[in-house]
Amino acid sequence: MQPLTKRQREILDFLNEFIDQNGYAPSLEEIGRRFGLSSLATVHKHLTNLQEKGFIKRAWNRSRSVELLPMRVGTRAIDLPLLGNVAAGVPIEAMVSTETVAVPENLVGKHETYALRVRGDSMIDEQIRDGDVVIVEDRDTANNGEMVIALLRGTEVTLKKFYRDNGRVRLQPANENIEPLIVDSNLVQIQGVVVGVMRRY
Amino acid sequence: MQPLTKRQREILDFLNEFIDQNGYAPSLEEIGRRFGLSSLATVHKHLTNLQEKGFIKRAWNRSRSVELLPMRVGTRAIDLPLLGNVAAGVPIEAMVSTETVAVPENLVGKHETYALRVRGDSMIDEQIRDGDVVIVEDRDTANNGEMVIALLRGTEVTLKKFYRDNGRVRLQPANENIEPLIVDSNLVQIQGVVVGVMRRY
DNA sequence: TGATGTTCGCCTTTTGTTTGCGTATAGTGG
DNA sequence: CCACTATACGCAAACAAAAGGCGAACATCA
Repeated sequence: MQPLTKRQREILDFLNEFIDQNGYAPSLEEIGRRFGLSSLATVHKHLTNLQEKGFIKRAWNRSRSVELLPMRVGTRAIDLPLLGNVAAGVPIEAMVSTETVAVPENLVGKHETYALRVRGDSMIDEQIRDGDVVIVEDRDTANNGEMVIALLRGTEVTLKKFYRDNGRVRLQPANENIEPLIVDSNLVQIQGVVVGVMRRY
Repeated sequence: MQPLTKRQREILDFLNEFIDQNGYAPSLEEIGRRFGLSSLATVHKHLTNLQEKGFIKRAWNRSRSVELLPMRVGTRAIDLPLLGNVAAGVPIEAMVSTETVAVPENLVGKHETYALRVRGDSMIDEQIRDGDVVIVEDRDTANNGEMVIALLRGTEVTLKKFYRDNGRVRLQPANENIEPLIVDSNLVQIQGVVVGVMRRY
């Protein structure tokens, strides 16, 4: 990205502030007024320069059409479907809206992947709290210690840590107030393995 | 998503408020009345523009059929510089390599933003564990309860929750084994505010 | 039939674009 | 060092198109 002159930097900062504050871009006249410029041509040229340097985008001859381009170059993100909520002990609650979550590429596994929002604090000791989004890789097997989405007896869905104990399966909640669950292998079906967590403040 | 003009923004805001309040969309006449417009054609044109810019959806010739489209917040990801490690009590360890972390756009604030890797378990009670990556917005002020990167006496850098106690500042670690720190405001300098957390398994 | 949405022609205001002209500043080759 | 050039920065005026507005006629749905 090319460097800016002092004036260009000032104008870019103003655009940023204005759009952030009003929800729409300033007109040329408003920009000019802010900087004491009496000619729109001056403003126009500044915007053209900013555009050529890759800081803004404009639609031709459209009112208030300047858009700020993010100055950090992005890698790709992937939109994962937010399939529903999950809490220990209750079935996954299907979502009405087809919401999606943007997830950085490096968090997504090689298999099919989707996202779930965590409800409740059953995994609090694993530093997963209510409201967090977990990224789940769609697999039907898991290794010891991995965090899994497990289906019990065909009805009950839980988020727990997975351990194989000679022939049986132990599902360990990460909350000391909740008892671990030990069942026969054929009663538990792995739906997916948690590969990532995201939280937003 | 294309930018809006002032009028379009006003109307969109009104639609938002109306639908939120009544559960159904306003009629053209109601919109017009709200803005003192005597011609429905004007309102109609506005809605058409909003539709073309991708903010609303309409069923053809249906009463009160405007729907707000969720504005898709960034399917893009942004590469943030991973500036270093941070732990309670020790200075930020500068990274040699210019490593970056891909972060979904909607987790990035409007200000300058960067990422730090958390070392140690000082924030364990806030569900942030060793190895997690925190997304930090570069600000020099914080609100009560926000998690901040704070610089103490110009040397020591910590990750703690921030509280203002009449003239003094309390930095609260989220680990019951670590004591809170209460100091004069002028001894502590906010470096940034944590806006997100990411973990990878 | 009444409420509501759509379309048309026409107008004014707002806004962006372009051209022409001028100054200051920084770098370049002679 | 000087002329030469490129670029940033500025002004004014003319122009063009979009945005915003009107009223009336028309279409559609319930």
